[in-house]
Amino acid sequence: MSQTVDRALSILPLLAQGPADLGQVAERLGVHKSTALRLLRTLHEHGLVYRQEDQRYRLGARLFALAQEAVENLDVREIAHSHLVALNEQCGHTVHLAVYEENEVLYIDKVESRYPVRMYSRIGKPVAITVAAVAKLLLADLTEPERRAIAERLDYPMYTSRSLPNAGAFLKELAVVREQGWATDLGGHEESINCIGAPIRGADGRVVAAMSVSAPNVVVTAEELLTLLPLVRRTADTISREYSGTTPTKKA
Amino acid sequence: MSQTVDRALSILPLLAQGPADLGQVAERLGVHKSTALRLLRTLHEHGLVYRQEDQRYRLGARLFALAQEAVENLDVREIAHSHLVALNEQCGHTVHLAVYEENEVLYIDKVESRYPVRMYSRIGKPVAITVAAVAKLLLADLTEPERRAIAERLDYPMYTSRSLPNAGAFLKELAVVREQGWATDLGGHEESINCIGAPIRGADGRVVAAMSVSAPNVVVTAEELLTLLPLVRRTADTISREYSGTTPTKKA
DNA sequence: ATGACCGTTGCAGACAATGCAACGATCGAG
DNA sequence: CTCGATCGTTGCATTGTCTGCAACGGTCAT
Repeated sequence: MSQTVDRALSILPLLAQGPADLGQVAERLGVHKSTALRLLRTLHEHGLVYRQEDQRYRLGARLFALAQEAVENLDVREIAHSHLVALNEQCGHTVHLAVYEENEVLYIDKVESRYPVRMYSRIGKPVAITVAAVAKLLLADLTEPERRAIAERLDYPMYTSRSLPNAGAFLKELAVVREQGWATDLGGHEESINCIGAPIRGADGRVVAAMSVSAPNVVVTAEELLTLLPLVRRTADTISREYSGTTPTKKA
Repeated sequence: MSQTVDRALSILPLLAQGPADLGQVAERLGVHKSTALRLLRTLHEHGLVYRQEDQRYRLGARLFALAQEAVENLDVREIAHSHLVALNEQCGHTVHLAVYEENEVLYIDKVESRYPVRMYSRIGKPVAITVAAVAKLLLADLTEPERRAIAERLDYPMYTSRSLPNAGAFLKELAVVREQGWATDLGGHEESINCIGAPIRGADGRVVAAMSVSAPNVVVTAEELLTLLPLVRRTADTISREYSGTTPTKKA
């Protein structure tokens, strides 16, 4: 909609791949060097890009700070956090909280497993949308046409032999999840890791977030993990109630 | 330099304080509603802002992803991480890694304490620059005029009675740190927490990052913590060597 | 010492961003 | 149920700002 801003913002993902000098930026944007320079300068003034000693540009510090503040302003996260910690203390496994936003599911909070074997994940990292328990929960709540549209747009990478292979299987799984009110990922993302998850709902009943407990096979079997389901669902329901209780849009 | 981009980017910190609707954004930017709308739309297309159901705007998901990629592209971080983990396994305390960038010091990695008592900090969060051990290390390496300029520009909040109170004391401390090659923060940020830190240097000897070990009084006294100094310095030196060994700018 | 390369600046032209005004939708009150 | 108000949205003419060009200066390698 706005050409100048559009160009400027296109620089960010470009630099996310690695540092680049002025010429490279100009070339990849398809604009004159002087234009790229002015855009970079503006980004620089706002701290979004940083100029390292070799004069090349890199993503800047304020980006972290912004992402930081953004995540701290998510009220679901704030409300949920203490419950996630409590759950972690009871079961000892890794606990995740995730939300859906614009065709992406991403983790917004995480409490690390107390076992030495940990799974790799990171707040802010997009979730493997076709297999993760939290992703199934969040997508299952969308309207039928939305689910269809998204399911057809997705790729279905076969992380393991148990990954959902195509849109049909995915939609079927979503229907199951929608019906039963909880979800699993049994080795669909990484062979040796299982997850169980439950939805967090707002006052209107819509799913606003999803949480999950993940544990590797070597610690507990899938069957053992499933015995935690009541606990997980209870925690999710508690968070839902507390979230619904607060005025939906509180802050000024 | 570029008015349009400047305005657009000004929206981000504004939204970082909390969600806002179109009118509020326009007002705080000092532009017409239609202008604000178009800027927001462009930001939206790039995923930097998100429109929640109540139509208000919030910082968006891509911001996390960008910050994520940015932090992963810092080669110091990549090289240091395994060493930080190893150090944590030896001493059990919280280990931080920080860099200096444009008048800010910020944590770029962290390994949590294995003790139940943890200090609050977060990757991406700006560091208390006038007291933190890592901040002293990073600033101590700047040239004398740079140090002076920064020292005078800073605020000196008295977090505790042992916080450095003014530019004079700060510069003096930096001189000490610069001389001895390591730094401490003994209760200068939080009364009950002590830190010791050491610098990580590039091939040219300049400080590129700093690391620290933090522990609350209740776990170890300051004196006990200081006995870890050789270990911390050795770890920092190991990382420095490894960092200098790799070609400084490797990636494409 | 010389040439090539890269970042930087001033300038005039052109295009894109701006503000205005009118429209439409949503919500609340009477 | 109707009316009014509020807020987001769109088309348009004007203006201003962004763009590309060309020339300059610095740095590095030959």
